[in-house]
Amino acid sequence: MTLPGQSGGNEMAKQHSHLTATSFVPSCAFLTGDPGVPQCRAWMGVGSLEKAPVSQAMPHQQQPQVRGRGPGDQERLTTNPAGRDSSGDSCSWPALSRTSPGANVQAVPMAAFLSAGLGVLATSEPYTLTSSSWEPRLDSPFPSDPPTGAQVVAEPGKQGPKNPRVSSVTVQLEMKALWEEFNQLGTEMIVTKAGRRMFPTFQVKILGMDTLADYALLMDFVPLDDKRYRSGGRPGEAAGTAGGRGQEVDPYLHPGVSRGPVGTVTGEAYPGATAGSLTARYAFHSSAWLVAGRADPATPGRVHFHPDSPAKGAQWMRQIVSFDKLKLTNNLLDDNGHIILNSMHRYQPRFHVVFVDPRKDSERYAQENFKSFVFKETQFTAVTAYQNHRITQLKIASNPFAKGFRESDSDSWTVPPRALLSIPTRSHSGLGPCLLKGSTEEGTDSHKAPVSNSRTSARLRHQLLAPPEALLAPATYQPLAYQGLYPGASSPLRIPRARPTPYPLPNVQNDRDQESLPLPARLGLLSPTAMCLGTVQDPQ
Amino acid sequence: MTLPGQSGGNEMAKQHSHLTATSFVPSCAFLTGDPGVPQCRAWMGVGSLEKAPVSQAMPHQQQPQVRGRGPGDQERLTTNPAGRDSSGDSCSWPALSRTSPGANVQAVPMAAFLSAGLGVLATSEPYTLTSSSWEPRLDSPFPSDPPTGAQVVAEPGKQGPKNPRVSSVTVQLEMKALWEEFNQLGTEMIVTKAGRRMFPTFQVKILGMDTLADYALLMDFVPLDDKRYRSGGRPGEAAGTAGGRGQEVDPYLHPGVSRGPVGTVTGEAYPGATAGSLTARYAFHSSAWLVAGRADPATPGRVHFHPDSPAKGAQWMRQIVSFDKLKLTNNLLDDNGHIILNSMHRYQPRFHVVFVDPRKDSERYAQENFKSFVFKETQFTAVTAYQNHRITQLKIASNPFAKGFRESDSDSWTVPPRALLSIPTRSHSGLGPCLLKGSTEEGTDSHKAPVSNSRTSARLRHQLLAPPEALLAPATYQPLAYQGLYPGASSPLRIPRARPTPYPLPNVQNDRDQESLPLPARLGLLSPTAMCLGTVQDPQ
DNA sequence: GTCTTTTCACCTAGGTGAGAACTT
DNA sequence: AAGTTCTCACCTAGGTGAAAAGAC
Repeated sequence: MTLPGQSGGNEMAKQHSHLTATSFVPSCAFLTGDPGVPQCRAWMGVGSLEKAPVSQAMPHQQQPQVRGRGPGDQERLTTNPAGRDSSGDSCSWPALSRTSPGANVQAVPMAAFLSAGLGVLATSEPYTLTSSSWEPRLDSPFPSDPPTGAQVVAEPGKQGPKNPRVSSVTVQLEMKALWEEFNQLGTEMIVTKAGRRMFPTFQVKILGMDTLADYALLMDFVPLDDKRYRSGGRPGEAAGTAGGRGQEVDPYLHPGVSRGPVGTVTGEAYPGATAGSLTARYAFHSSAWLVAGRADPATPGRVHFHPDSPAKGAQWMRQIVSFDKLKLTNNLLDDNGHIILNSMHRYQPRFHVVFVDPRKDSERYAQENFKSFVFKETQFTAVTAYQNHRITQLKIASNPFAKGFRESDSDSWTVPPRALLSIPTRSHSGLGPCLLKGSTEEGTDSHKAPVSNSRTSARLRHQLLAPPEALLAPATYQPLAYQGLYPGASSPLRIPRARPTPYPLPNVQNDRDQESLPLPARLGLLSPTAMCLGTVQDPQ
Repeated sequence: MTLPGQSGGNEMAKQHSHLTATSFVPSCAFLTGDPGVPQCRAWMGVGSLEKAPVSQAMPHQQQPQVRGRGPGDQERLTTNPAGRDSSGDSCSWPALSRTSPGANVQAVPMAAFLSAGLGVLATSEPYTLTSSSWEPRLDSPFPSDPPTGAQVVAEPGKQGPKNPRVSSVTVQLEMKALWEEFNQLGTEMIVTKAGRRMFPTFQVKILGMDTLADYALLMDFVPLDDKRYRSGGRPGEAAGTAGGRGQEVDPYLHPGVSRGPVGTVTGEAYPGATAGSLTARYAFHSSAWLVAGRADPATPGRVHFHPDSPAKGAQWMRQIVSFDKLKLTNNLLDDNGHIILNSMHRYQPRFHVVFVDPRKDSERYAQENFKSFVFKETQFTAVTAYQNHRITQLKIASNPFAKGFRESDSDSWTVPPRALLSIPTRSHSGLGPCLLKGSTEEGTDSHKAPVSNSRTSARLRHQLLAPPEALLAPATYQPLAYQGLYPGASSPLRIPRARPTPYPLPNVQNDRDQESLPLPARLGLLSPTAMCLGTVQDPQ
């Protein structure tokens, strides 16, 4: 967040814009980890997130100054975001600070449900792999669990009695096929100081909610183990001596490495990496993650509330819920409310549905008012730079924002959804239109070579550096039939779109959920954005 | 909204994205115009907004099909926006459909406060100019009222008894100086089928709210008169015969006109338009708006709720409230919840603060639970194309998104905030960083000619068409000292930023408003985006 | 003729991985 | 040497007015 930037003030503005785009943590709740022992504590937001007294070791101090930008820094106060940033909703409560970067909301009572509920969940093993826990140097970095079993490793049932309003809730992971594809390679998620979005984005479809009840949706991340990893050192090969090793794949293609064959911009620059015969699994096996020791001190535990929380069940169920505002950071002093993770550590995202109990003594029912869901296929390793370049390529292939790094001139890419890397039709975090655009924009020439296009991308042509092998490798992945998984995917416009906010489908029939409109009613108002009213009253 | 688009599907995606980015009207309320006669009526949203039975003539039918895209159109259902669109919050109630393009929320009871309250307001004359009503062919199109008097022509006091929660509320128009500058020229706002944002954006600073109470903020637009206008026909000059008329100014510079002096890309191409000696008032006077007859049938009356409604008073007061999601359209069949206006008609925006009464029978108190504010300087004429090219130039000069049309190479522009057209330091709708960026990015060479830079912009160079005179004219405007009005404006980073959502300033002291956190508390949760919780529980 | 619609270049805003520079 | 930080080109997404085309 505090990048000095080449152009000082400008960078500051940018960075604060960014700040705004994401959420800030106005308050913090911690817990003893002991169910039923809600330890509410009010404390501050800006710049002091890290000092939350957690039951475990906290490696940082209060009111830490991050490169001169501590709390009270006037720049922060004045460079508040505006404009589009406004639209960048964040993860705080709407009523508190929807787009709250530097939320000054504090003194928020700890959530009983969290101290008890999540605490319980945390000590249980919902995120433990059903098949086998991930172990470094396994044949497969992350055993691809059978699609069925991996579906929803939701609350093991030992979460105690549940309120029917949450017990009946079921959740479906969106982009499951893509997640699995990543998981097979060993998903990596970039963490940066400023915060980086996840890709794939965690998106779910929700069923079984009480349409009239209020729910809050949130996510958190728990370590998968107590280990720290390191990039399994390219066996028998040092950076700079790339190429020619045949069997070897270059799993951790570092910047410097790609420099060797400058000018070799067409395929096969890296014989060993073309990997036409190497499966992703094998490729990864040749060089893997190594245990570097015990885990670093735990990062400040944080949860990310979906920005639309709380909302009615009807709203949540109306469309896919996307956590595309969630960002990961490795900055222990982060004051933007991002999820703080240790690089080179493995994590399991968790999803929680919380019923907003209207009762006064709702804390007492905290335990029974939430339900948690864990999808094993969403596990990942936090990294500051990609270690497995197959992950890199899959990201490039499936993330619309990385389009600039794709090899094909976009025409071969955008046509058949399953061309090349088995591009998911809806890979992005709610970026529905992206791939759609591609497929329609230049989709008519679908006869282009669907695989191993040796043409270099604009970027590659410009730099004459990037190894094309990476772009050829994808063919070896087991291309999941996304179209099959998502019927109608070939017709982009038919793809149900994800939404970060629980907005309704534009086209639903009239009386589908007239139930879900209490707020406006209570307001003595209506819910609409705009409503009709006796038009016009000439200015007398 | 229904542009056929050159690349079919792609355009569809785009347009739906856009759809998403803005709000949709899930429900509609209408009123008899009779205070105290709440006529609640539930009706549907998508594609049927227009059929709201308004007390006045409605020129359209129910369930109209807009170019094949009527309700039930499957494309709409499937092309729901996602990804970034998600961030595009709209103006519906959070609990209902925050980003609700095709909100299928319906059957929303009419707001009593609106039927009574706004109805009353509508028939009163808060928006009647204190000085003098705008009349076509006046010496000044829009008499520039004294800054003091124009400040807040808020509720005349005859709105009846008010709840102290709203009676104590005061509102301050942001960017007042810019609004006044536009108002002096006769503000014009573009309306398009797809919906166009307002510029300047309506932004207010709110004071006097009960920090713990819930408020909804909304806007609506009322006609300033019952007339339809037409572009006062360039006296003695027809399009195509531009230039050389000395005294004449080209108030409605049409596309064709600017073509004459092709190749003349430096200043003084249009002698009469350089207007070094012409004041804005004079310039406009030479050619003005003419009454074309009585107003067209009233458009469906709509109101735009601030997307963050409802929220606590503390939240609203924390930062500037920006209505940058509000869009104006001339499409009577609009189903995106945009404000529908008649082109070539004049309007007065109104701002309403509504206390969300928790009482069950809140409808009974509707009248006393709202307060309205009217700022005369925000009046405007709805147009499909700018008629007064001074307005065009002022928009270009002050709207960051129109930067591409500026003459200077951005260096002279971005340095002193008051250079050239007296650029407001915070002109944009929450686009704070924009100008900030400019001023910091290339702000070091502040010695550049601050006025009448004859260099053509990138665009001008490319097209060799745009008449530079327009860009020189600005010097004749009374440049308002924005820096003076906004202390510290010269230091971009110090400018209080506007926010579309009531998020808090990043840097406020700890216990400033611990009051404003009822929702989470009620939730049995906390309000934060992220909070601390006992980190880590190794997978058993 | 006047107004409206559509397309387009040019912006803002911000999400990507690459690659170099930096840190330890 | 390995991991982290930072800058950058290249994207997506969408807000501008200009200009041409269309409508009445």
